[in-house]
Amino acid sequence: MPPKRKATSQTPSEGPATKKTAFEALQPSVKTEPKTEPEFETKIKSENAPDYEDPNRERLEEEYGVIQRDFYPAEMSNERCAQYNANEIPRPIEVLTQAVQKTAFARKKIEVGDAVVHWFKRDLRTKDNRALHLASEKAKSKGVPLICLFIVSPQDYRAHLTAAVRVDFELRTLRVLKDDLAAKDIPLHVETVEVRKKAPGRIIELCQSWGAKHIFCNIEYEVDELRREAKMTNTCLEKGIDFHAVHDDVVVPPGNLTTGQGKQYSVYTPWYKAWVRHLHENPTMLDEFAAPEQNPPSAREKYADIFKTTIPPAPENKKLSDEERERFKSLWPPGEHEALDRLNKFLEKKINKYKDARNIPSANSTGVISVHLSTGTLAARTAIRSARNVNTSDKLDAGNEGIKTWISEVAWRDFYKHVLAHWPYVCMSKPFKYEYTKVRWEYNDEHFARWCEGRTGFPIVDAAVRQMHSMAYMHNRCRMIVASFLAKDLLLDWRMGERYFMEHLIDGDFASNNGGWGFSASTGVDPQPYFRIFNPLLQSEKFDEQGDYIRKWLPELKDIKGKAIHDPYGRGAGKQAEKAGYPKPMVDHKVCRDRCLARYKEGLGRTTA
DNA sequence: AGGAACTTTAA
DNA sequence: TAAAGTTCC
Repeated sequence: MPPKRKATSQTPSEGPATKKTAFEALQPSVKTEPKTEPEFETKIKSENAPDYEDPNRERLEEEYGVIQRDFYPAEMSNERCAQYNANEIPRPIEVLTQAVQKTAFARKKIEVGDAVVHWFKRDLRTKDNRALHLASEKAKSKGVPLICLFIVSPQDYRAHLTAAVRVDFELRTLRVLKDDLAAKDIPLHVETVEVRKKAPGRIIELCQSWGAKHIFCNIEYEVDELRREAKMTNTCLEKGIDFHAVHDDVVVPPGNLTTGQGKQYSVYTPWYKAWVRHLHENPTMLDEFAAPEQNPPSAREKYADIFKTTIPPAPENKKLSDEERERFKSLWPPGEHEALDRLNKFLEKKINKYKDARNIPSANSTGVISVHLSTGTLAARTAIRSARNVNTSDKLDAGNEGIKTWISEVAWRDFYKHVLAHWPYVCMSKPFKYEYTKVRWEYNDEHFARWCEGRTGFPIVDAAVRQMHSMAYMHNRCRMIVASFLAKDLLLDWRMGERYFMEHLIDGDFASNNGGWGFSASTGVDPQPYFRIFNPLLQSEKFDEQGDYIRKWLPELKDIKGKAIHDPYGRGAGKQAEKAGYPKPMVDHKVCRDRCLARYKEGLGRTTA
């Protein structure tokens, strides 16, 4: 699966591997007498690494798709990042909050119309859904029907790099949701709006056609979405409609947790302590929101045409092949019932061993509910509450070690959403540490292609990428390993990897994905200092000791015995690997490590992290 | 949510 | 001499 490139201009590639000569030329003084003579398939040198001032940099960022100029024309500058941090530019979340507050009085006076609308976005469930619950309550208060709505916007999928497999999962989930709602005589209207900016207008039109005066929805924390909801709050009010956007996606809403100085936390551990304390002080925040109630029977007739419609197939730009559709259908059953089943089975059978086993990718020891959290077939609140309820303590940071650990992992999701809300420029192709924009990243087609294809010659890296291609999923430990390899070993622009993950993972979520890549590239919050560079071989030996994971995803290496599995060419199984068509390591980790340290230092203009 | 180099300690 | 601990990157 080669990377997609936008532009036609090609950078000169290195051509076929020059092996020994290249290695020797670069390392004339290395004299450690390796037992097996190292051979590497590509040279490590800077081909295409423009500095911050280089006019080529912007061109490359566009060409490699880390900035989508067609959707986001204005460049986000370091100066503007600094202005956000100095509170000189209002954050989108603040703009929305203000719009909500300013309109609150006027909206409260709006009488219930002929129906109440809930707009589904990333909350594709009926249970424990705050906005849906509020919509149902509002409808009940006047005995009018609840109508649900979902907008498919192919252009939005393009702008947000949504994976086709993720779109497929959403559409399959909508079929489950439609049936569940229909059982309560609640219609679900699904409509395709090609141009994303036209979606709000169309939603308002639909509401007017139904005589509805209330639209409920749950807030999404990306910049486009926050700005859209802020605007909708005002536009709707002008038309006599109460647009009601509420916090639900996170367990604790962003902004609730601040340091002693009233600042946003940017380091996980103190943030987590505050998060736990906040939930202990406000235990009702974990309470479940009841599913919507039965509609009046008249709704069946009144909205007969909506009940008759079916969920559309995937839009042209997000179609899977037949083979993929079948594979993913059996791997990832859709809907909230599946989500709850998975959660409960995990809590019953696996969570006790989670602490020790969670980092072993072959152990099948994690919950694998990420796709449900990201599409909202499962609320993070439901996950945390359920784990608490099976714990020996009602405290989130006490009792069973496995449960404690798992809760703190789910909390990372909240953390990264808080980060996104407070530092919105991470959503505008800037790293949290925006001064890292000055690090010179490589843009090397051959290297990127080999990473994307899982042919780097580092078995643990390749196994992980192949898992992603096969399952549209990757174990978290492996995500860190492959991300570190792209950012630190290959020194490729980490945003290329971020994008590739979004385009291939079924659970792709902007905040978590961006946060994870920022972590691995050391450009994000809670930074590991940039000199923390994963050694792929050590990671492999530590977390896939017997090589089970590697053998599973790299079947060509399945007959390689013992420790050679981690490094066939370096451990005497080179002939076997070569025969099986498995490539030599594309680079020398030690050389890469040194280059990485030098490049980060150069970019930051200093010698410490 | 590391690793390499170096130092100390136990066998 | 190897494992365990420490420090620095």
